[in-house]
Amino acid sequence: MMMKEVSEKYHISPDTLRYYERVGAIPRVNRTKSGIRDYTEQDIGCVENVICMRNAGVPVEMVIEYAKLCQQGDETFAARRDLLKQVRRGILKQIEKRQRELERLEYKIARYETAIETGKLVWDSTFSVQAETENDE
Amino acid sequence: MMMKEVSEKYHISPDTLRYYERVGAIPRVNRTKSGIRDYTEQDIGCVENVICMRNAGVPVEMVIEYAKLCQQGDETFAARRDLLKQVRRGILKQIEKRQRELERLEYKIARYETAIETGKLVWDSTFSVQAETENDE
DNA sequence: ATACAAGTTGGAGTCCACTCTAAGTCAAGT
DNA sequence: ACTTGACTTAGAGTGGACTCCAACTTGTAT
Repeated sequence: MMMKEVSEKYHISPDTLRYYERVGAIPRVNRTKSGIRDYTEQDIGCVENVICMRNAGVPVEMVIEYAKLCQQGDETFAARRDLLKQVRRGILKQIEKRQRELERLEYKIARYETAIETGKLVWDSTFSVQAETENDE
Repeated sequence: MMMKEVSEKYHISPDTLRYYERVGAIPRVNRTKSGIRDYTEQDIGCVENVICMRNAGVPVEMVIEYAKLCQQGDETFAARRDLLKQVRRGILKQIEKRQRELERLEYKIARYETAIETGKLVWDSTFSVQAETENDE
């Protein structure tokens, strides 16, 4: 599968594909004799992996770590699992943050809804936000 | 409330606080006669709002738009509600993405778990990813 | 044969969201 | 009087993640 097909299949620019390869988020892709990338099934799998992780807000750095472990063979199963568990924790945290904001939004939208009807916005001191201790987006 | 207190309360640097003000994500904060920022309740409310939205991955640009509407008074209730609805849609999308990745991770972690036991990793062509059409993180 | 599309490279540029620097002001404490 | 610490400004710098550029090669279609 050539650059363009992959690029179109996943709605991601050829530049980004090359970028991922350059930084090591996907392993070096095999080439035709003339040097053009020809993605194998596994290559595609790696691309999918990067895209998924990036879509979920996982930093490229982490994807690279994972890719490195994958290239080191069967001794790294545990390390890979641990890394993925770490990724999972991060994503859970992100979801929680977004869920909290969703509640807040729901509340605010409702307030505007009534404000539009009544013409007056009730002030809210109630919806105070507890700041976060850890920060890892 | 002074810069430092606010900064400490929300675990955010004074620089960031000034930055938010500079770009208009929060309105101009009143100052003491010597020009030092003294945050009122409302100011704090705005700060909280920015922090919440940013925590949820809302781009600063959008926070600025919202802040602008807020400063334009009671005629913008509907516009504000609409903007918040748009924010909500974005956040829902982000949560969905993360949820999908979570499933994928769960599956992969399980695979590694068995791989660690058996010493062999079963190859998965099953967990193919459908690419996304729209892209708005 | 030649045009065209799609690819290659290395390196520079862009955008976002901060983050830091330099040079200065101010109020309180010793 | 002087130091300290918290603040002020304008503006430059950083890090992450792409994204674009120039110059070139390749394979296919007319």
